[in-house]
Amino acid sequence: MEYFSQPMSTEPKLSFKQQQLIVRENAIVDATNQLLAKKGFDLMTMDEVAAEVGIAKASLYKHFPSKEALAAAAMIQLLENTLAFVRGLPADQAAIDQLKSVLQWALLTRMKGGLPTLPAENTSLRETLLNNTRYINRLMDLNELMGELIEKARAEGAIHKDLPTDVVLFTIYARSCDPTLDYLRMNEQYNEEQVIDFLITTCFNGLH
Amino acid sequence: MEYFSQPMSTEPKLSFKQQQLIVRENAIVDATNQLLAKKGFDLMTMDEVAAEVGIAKASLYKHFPSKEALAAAAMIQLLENTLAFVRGLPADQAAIDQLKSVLQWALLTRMKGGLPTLPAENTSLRETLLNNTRYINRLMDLNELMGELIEKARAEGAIHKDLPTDVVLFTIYARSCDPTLDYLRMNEQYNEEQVIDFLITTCFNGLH
DNA sequence: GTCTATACCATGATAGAC
DNA sequence: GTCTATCATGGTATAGAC
Repeated sequence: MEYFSQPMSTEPKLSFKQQQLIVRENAIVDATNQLLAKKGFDLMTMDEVAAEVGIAKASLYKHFPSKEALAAAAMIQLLENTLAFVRGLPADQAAIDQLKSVLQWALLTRMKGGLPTLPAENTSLRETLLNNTRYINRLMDLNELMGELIEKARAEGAIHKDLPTDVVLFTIYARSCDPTLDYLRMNEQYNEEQVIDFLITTCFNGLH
Repeated sequence: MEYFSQPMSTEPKLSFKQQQLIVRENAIVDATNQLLAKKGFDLMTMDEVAAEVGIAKASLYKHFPSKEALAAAAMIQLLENTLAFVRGLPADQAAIDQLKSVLQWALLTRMKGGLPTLPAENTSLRETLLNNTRYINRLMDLNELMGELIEKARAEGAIHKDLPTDVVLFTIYARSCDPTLDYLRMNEQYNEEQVIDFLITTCFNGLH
């Protein structure tokens, strides 16, 4: 199954053991992503991850050498999912609508419990991520793609010319982990769609 | 000195010991506020607070029964400072400009290292705060004052009529702990004034 | 009320059997 | 590679002398 789903692989022949290992590691990363989104890096414990996956804590350390490395793997997976979404956007759409789609997708993902709020923390995780070339490469790819969209949207008159590209970029990123979403959800006065609409509207009106 | 600065007190006569105690507790709360802003509740340790104040850790527990209670005291002080600022706003100013002043003040305070980023965490601190009547009362006072300003600004045409008051309120609150500030500061491409201007502009344009 | 010293516990990480 | 059992660290909170 893994074989047929990856026909482009140069080494398609994976033993049953290897396949099992991949499945297990995916399960670990998924559980990590959920817990990371729910509690953040510091409050997430390795015991919880192990319990969620259903394995012993020591087994985690056979797959990932440290808590930071595990979280980094989860963050990389998240980045790759984001990249896949951005690359799959319809090219004939207006750039500003593509940007809105990205934010909408991020907010929906977060509501489903799959997007860790990563502020600019001074934690050990940050250092690990900055030293991870794979993470940095993915991040630079994403920044480049988003930067192109932003400049196209500005050329189309949808973004104010006085706002630098990086300011717009950071603003959109920050909106994806905006605590306003949690506040409004706690209120229970608006449904999920309305909450997302409020966030997208106030964000992009502010950039226009 | 404490005596003369509080002439309205019903029990003005404070012994030297009592004055000293107040000064000490203020120092503790100030140090807590700084560390809270710098590292957040979870990463802040009681050892650090004690070291910053210059007393033994055990002495902290003579003043505050727990880490949560200490943080709550700091949060209350912050709320009271905010209330004092809002109450001191020039009443003849347009409501929208008063709101902008509040956000500007909050962002300046945060840049000086005095405003803890308090997301809607699932931590023990949240429960403590919700059970603290003094905190809750101050928070309700602030919400009411800000709510009045928002409705006045809407009546004056500065805020979009389709945006509910609580959505506007949460959006402004969220902007005061926006990670965009940290990102742009790390860039070092813009000075502090420019960064604050970007945040205020994009925020209130989005609400218009 | 402040100090030194310590109890107690949660958690990240590891050893060693299977 | 997975498990049980354990270590080491660091952090909250407290005891007891002064």
